[in-house]
Amino acid sequence: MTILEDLHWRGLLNDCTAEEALVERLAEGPISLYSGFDPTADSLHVGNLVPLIALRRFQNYGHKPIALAGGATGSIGDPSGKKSERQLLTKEVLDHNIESVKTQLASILDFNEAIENTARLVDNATWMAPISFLDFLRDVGKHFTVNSMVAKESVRARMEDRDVGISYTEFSYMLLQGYDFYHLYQSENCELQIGGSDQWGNITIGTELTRKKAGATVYGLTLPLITNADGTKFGKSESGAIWLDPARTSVYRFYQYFINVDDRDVIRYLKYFTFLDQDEIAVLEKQHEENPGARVAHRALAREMTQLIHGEEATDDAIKASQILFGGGLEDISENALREVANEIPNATVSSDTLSGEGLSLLDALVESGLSPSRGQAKKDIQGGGVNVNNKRIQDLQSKLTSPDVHFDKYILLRRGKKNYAALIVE
RNA sequence: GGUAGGAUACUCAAGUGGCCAACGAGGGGAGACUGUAAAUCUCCUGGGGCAACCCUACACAGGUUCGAAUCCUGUUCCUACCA
Repeated sequence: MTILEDLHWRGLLNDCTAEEALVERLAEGPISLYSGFDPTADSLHVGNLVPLIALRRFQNYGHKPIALAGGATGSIGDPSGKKSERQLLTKEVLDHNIESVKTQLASILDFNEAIENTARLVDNATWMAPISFLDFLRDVGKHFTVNSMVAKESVRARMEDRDVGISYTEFSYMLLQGYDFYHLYQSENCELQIGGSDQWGNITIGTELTRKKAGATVYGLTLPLITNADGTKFGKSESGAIWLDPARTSVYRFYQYFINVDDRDVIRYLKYFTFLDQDEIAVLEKQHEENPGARVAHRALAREMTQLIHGEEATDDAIKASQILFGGGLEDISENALREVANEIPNATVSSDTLSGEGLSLLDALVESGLSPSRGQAKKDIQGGGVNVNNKRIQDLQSKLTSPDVHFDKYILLRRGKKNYAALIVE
C-alpha cells in the first residue's frame, strides 16, 4: 500500500492539486513535505491533530516531514474560516506560543536524527522577517492579481459581510503562506504541502508561486474537516477545547474525550487518528458492530490517542483513574491511581480532627464538598440512593465519616449520582 | 396621553380569601434498566429541622382580615386597542 492509498482508505484525502502526478512523483522516491501550524495559542488542540498525524504517516512511509511553526503568519492571522478580523497577538505572546507549540509538534513526529528521514522544525519568521516590504511586493505580490485573491473563499466570505470586512493585513495572509511554500521548495526541496480543507486557497497560492518563480511543480493536498455525527464540533467538550497540553486538558479528560466519542464516529476516527492498520481496524469494527456495549473500539481509540500524545505511563494512569470513576470499588487501588483521581475532581480539605470521635456528618460533607447545594438537597440525594462514599452506596441520613473511611491517610471519595465526584482531602 | 388586560418558582403556565411552598408541562437532579450511549419507567425539584414545625417566597410598597398569590390603595414595568 502506498501512502496515498493509505490516506484514501482512511478517508483523509479531501482534495489534491494534481493527484496523478503526485502518485508518480511519490513512486520515484521520498519527498519532503510540510504543514504549517500557526501559534494562536500556547498549545495545540485535537483539531490540529489531523494534519500533524498525516505528516507522521508520510514519515512512516519514508518521506521527510517538515513542521512549520508560523512565527510570521501567526503574527498576521489567517482569515480562512474566520468570521471576523482577529486581534493581533503581541510579540511576547507569540514567542511564548511558538516555544510551547514546538515541543508539541516534536512529540508526534520522529526527530531522531539517526534516521534518514528525520523530521524538521522550521519557523517562517526566520525567512519572512528579513524581507523588506518593497521586496515582497515586487517578488511575490506581482505574481497575483487582486482579482484572483478576492475570489478565494476565505476572502470572499468576509467581503460579503459588510459589517466585518477584512483588513489589508489578513488579506495578505495568503501571500505569506504562499511564499513559505516557495521558500521551502528552494531551501529544502519541499514539494508537497498538506493542510486542512480550509487551507486549500492558501496552498494553491503556494503551488502557483513556486511554478511562476521557480518553474517547478509542487503539490498540495488537503485533509477533510472532522465532523461529529451528532453535529457538534469535533475537539470541543462542554468544558472547552481538548488541548494537547496536559496543563490545559488533563490526560484523564483527554482520554475520556475519545472514550465518549459517538458510536457512529468511532471507526472513522480510528482511521483518521491512529496508526492501526487496515486489519486491526477491521477487527475492531467487527467487534464494535457485534457488541457496541463493550466499546472495544472506543477504548482502542482513546488508548492509542492518549499514548501518542502523553505516553505510555500517563495513559495507564488515565485508564486506572477511569476505572475508579466509572466502575468498581477502591479495594485494589494504588495510592498513585487514587491521587490521579483526586487531582481530576473537585476537592475540599478537611482536618483529621473532624473525623475523629463522632466523625463528620455525611450531609455536611456533601455540602462542604460542593456536591450538594444545600443540606435539604443532600438529604434528597441520600434518600434517593444517589450518594456513594468510596464507591459504596450510603442511604443513612445520619451517616458519619470517620477515619476508617480514609484511604492512604488522605482521601475520601464522595460521589453524587453517576458522575459527580468530589474528593475530601484529609490534613 | 386615554382605555383595557397582565406581572406567579429556571422557563412556560394554572390558581381569584383558609385545604397553597402553590396544579400541569418543559428544563434540571436522583434511581432502575443500560454501554461512562440512546430510549423508557419511577421519584425529587425554596431554605432549616429526624419530625411536629419554623423561616423566606406569587412585580414593589402599604392596607383590610383571625387568615392574602387571591380583596383594597399607591408605585414600577409589560401587552393590546384608541389618540
